[in-house]
Amino acid sequence: LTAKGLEMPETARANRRQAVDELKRTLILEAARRVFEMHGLEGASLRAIAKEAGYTAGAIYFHFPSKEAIYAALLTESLDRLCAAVAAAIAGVGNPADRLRATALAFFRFYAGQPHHLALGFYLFQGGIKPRGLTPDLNQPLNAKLVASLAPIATAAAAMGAAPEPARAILAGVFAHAVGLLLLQHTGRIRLFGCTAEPLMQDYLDGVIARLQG
Amino acid sequence: LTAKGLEMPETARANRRQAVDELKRTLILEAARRVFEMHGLEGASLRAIAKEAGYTAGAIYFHFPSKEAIYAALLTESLDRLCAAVAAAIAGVGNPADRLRATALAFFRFYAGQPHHLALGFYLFQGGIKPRGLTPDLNQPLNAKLVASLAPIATAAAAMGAAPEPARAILAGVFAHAVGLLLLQHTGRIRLFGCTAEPLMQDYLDGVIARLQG
Amino acid sequence: LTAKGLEMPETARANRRQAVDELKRTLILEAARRVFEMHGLEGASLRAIAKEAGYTAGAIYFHFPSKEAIYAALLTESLDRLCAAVAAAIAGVGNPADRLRATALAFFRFYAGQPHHLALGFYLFQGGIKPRGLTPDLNQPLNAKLVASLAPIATAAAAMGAAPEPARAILAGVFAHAVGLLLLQHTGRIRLFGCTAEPLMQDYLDGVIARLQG
Amino acid sequence: LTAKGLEMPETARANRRQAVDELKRTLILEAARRVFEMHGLEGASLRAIAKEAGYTAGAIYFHFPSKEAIYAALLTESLDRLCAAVAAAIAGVGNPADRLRATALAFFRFYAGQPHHLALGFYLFQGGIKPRGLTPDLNQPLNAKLVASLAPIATAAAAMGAAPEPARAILAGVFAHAVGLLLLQHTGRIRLFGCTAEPLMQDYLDGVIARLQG
DNA sequence: TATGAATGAGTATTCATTCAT
DNA sequence: TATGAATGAATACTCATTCAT
Repeated sequence: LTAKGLEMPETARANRRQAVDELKRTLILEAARRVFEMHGLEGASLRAIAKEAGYTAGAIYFHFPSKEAIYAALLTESLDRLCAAVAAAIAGVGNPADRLRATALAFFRFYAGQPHHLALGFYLFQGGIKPRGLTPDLNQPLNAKLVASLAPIATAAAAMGAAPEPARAILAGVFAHAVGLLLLQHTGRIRLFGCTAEPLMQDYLDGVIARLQG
Repeated sequence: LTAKGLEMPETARANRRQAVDELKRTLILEAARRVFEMHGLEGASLRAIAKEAGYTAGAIYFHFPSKEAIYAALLTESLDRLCAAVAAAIAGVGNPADRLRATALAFFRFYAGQPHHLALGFYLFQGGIKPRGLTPDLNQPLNAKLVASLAPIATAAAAMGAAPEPARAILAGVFAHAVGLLLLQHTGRIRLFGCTAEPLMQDYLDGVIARLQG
Repeated sequence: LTAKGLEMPETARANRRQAVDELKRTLILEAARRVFEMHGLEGASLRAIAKEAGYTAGAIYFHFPSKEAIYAALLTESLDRLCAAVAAAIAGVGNPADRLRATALAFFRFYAGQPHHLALGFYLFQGGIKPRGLTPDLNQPLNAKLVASLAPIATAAAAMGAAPEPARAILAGVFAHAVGLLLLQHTGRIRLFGCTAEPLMQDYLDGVIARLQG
Repeated sequence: LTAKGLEMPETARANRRQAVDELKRTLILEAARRVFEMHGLEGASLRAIAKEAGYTAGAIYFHFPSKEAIYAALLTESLDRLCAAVAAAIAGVGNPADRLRATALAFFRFYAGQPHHLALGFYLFQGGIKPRGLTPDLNQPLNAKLVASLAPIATAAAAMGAAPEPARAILAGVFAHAVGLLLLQHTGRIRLFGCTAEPLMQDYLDGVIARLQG
């Protein structure tokens, strides 16, 4: 076992170790997501997650410092997927109005079609993550991701002639409207009004775009 | 202590007892509300509520049959206050457009100014997802109250010429927008967009009303 | 309100009060018996008994000093009924062998046909009544009643020529056999042996009587 | 620490772990038995058992899935010992009459000398009444063990010429008589009759055997 | 790394009993 | 006598977390 013939062995080993680590973390997160989907927020105990991942509860602590950290990681990943979904939706869309609509709809549909991501988001919003888990250190990048996912809306609005402040107001309004409709749909209460969510979202976007254009 | 005063002593005693009972129930509910605000959904255990109210855990059961019954009472009262707030806001407002706006703003402000009612409302919404104790028997009247509080919006829209279905869509849109903005405000995330919630709500209502009138 | 015309008013009032008292005690005991039968030993909480009797839990304590005292009273009454049943069965039966059989069968059938009396008896036997409830003061008369109910067996055996000690042994044997069979029947385990209880009891008595006569 | 000793280290460790686990289970069961004896059925709470075993209540759940599982294990073991005791008693006993007597006496003495097993057995019998956790899945093998322990009686009776049905009746009778006497002895009430239990059992068996032979 | 035992605090609810009214 | 509120201890069971191995 000479140094010869072994190109950067320590680094290689470290890399491999890191890769394995990453993989295991991912497996645990996927298990968590499954438990989350199947049994909801309350049923997602550390033990349940560990079991689903094929681990003992104690073993989880080698990969995550706490239960809340798992939620945080889940949420981070969720928002990354959201960003990716939006990016994919507006790739190649040149017209600003179309970009605005595409962004908003991608956001809406991402959550409408994947209720567990929505639940995760609301969990964050309602302060479900305890102080120890949701430090400002974590909170800020999460917020940044959220804003980034919808940023094309402001950009598009600006491209359509809106000043910076109104552009941000448009962004906030779209976000609020989408969130409100998603909540209504997710809880089944939209039935109370005899509507479905997506057409209402489309209507709202029609109005926003019309005003920008008119 | 005239003979007159002694005329119905039993009834008087019963009344007093009933009043005391009512008071104690109220004290417990207020304690529950405080715990709810301070420690959130999960932290609002029966023990915590009892302690906050100055009671033993077991003593609560003389006033409420279960923990969920406390939540239910809290929610019911909250929605009753919401209805009252809306009713007060539109009393004497004759013009349909004004009634629409007044209703929506009363709803918005009720929750914007009283975050604990908002938290309670979201609990209902999440309870809707996983009805853990929130039985349909209870859920339905709560939904009815919620819808009733906003009904004047649909009525006003109809008075302004909207057909029944669009009128309900307007109702749903207003509700969704308000809820979305409230969530943004409640979680402090509206700052991310450099906006404040109420002007955005006003803007939205302007648009709704303009479209109805135009 | 002179003393005249009111013959022994204090005594009369006391009598009436005592009678009312006795009646209420009886009503409570009957309620207890019903609860006992319906919900079994474990389900027979003081509250349940009180409710069944139309009382509040606290009110019971004016009539019985403790929950165990109710069980004790129930058991006392149960044994009184047992004695009465046996007495009725052997009334007018002159032949000693017939008296022996009649006594044993009356005992057996009393419990076979009224499982709750059996459960009550076993509860006593297994020490279900706590020290505070089953004092020697109480235990002794209960034992005495039990022995008394079966005493005609020993008497009959003596009349058939058995010495005192063997007569008591016969008594004990009959009691043990009956109890064993009743337990088997009550728990449904007699099915395991493909038998029914009463014929086995008859067989046993046949043997006992044959030996006494032979 | 020879190489040989290291040959199967994992297996060795697993074995040791399993042995330790078994031991701990046994310690808990013994604690349970002690609590059971001292405080009776109702007093044998999980907490009490855990405390007696030197554990926290929650720790028990690493060794038994529920309280009832502890009872079940206790009962199973008790009946296994009973079977073993009977088997030992009749080993090498060839004569049918002797085998019958040996079986019955072994059964009788097993319980007469170990009152806690008796209490356990009665729990089974009462559990049979109200199957609170004693599921049929469990109940059946327990019944089977019980029957198996006494089966040599029926076999012996058959060998002595009894038809199948009478043989089972003899089995049932012996069981009932033994149980009745054990109950009398266990509760001290046999003194009321001025007898001791075992001679009465012997007498009964004398009669049974005599009748089979006569 | 991973296990599995252990802890200690926690869950909602029930209970017999007491006591002011 | 009776009520109804109150207590304090009890119930089985779950949880996130720690730690020796």
